Amino acid sequence: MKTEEIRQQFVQAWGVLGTSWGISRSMAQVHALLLLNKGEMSTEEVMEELKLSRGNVNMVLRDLVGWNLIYKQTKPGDRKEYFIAEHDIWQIAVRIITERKKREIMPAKQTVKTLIANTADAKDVEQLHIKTMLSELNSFIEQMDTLSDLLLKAEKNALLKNVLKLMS
Amino acid sequence: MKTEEIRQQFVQAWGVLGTSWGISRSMAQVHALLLLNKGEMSTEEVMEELKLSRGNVNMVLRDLVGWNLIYKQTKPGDRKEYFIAEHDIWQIAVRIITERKKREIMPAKQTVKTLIANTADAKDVEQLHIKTMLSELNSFIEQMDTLSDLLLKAEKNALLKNVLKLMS
DNA sequence: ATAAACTTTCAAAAATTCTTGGAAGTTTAT
DNA sequence: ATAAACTTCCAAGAATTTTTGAAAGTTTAT
Repeated sequence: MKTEEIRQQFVQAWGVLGTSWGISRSMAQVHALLLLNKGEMSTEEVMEELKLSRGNVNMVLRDLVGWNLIYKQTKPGDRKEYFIAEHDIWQIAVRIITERKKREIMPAKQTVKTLIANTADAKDVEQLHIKTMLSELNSFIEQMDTLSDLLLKAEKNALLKNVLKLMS
Repeated sequence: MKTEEIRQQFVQAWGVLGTSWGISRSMAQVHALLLLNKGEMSTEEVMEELKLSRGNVNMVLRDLVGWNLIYKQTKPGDRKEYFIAEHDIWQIAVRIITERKKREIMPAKQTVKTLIANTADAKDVEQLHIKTMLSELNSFIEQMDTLSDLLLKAEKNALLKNVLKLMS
């Protein structure tokens, strides 16, 4: 199979997957493209290869830099900005887990905390049930939070080996 | 604070959170409402309380039943269908992890597998790099897959206690 | 067989999210 | 100070996802 075909396939497929991960199609595509490229690319090159608008590519590259999934680079004697992907898969995982924690866990934590404060003085049966649910929800969220922290702290190779040993 | 207020607050807040979890606002709201209710509710009651259309509530309840997050119930001498939530937080977690695995991990696994097959005969440097990335991606996905299976198998209390002990 | 009580379907409307493309803003070189 | 080379912003348009509501479909009782 031709390199160009494979690259195209991967980028398209990754774009589709991205959408079921809550990542916009173009962000996933751009990330995939940079992942496949050992070297760096300019905005221009990304636009060209993926047929996306300048604004979109600019925004998406900015987001990816924000997620620490790609880095900005400059070349001496060239004032364009170039972008290169983080290629270490474990690092990529760390960045994604960090983002998901920020987007999914922290807000839930905050919400439940507030609601718990509001049920502090529960009296009737119904309120007590709500209080129970909230407190269980809270402890579950805490567990997920702890788990994601552990994943983040765990060493690349140690992680699964250990978890496996422990639980199997 | 009044029960009604708290309930309303929770339902609304959960709806908002849901959207950043890839769950539609109304699905999250309906689930929240049933979670707060110790007993069962009819479609009608849900519609009334959340001001959602019949079709929407019907569809969302069907999905929630599909996720095993709520159960259908019948009452003797009444032909309406009633719905009651699974209240065990660990069970809820199991169901959600199962769904996410289905939606996020399995398709990625499949995609990467196909792409790897297409790069089997890689020759030049570029293709070899692509091959490397794919194989790392693959092993990462496998790890996540294993991890989610472990989470699913782990006993409610054993889980985090053990992981914590191991990794801290 | 019919009507009443419910449930499901589905096409259209609404809401949300993503993308575009041109205008405005920056930075650098001269 | 100006022009060239880039980057960023943002309002409008496109695409996607969610929700509605009314009509069609089922089931049960009589």
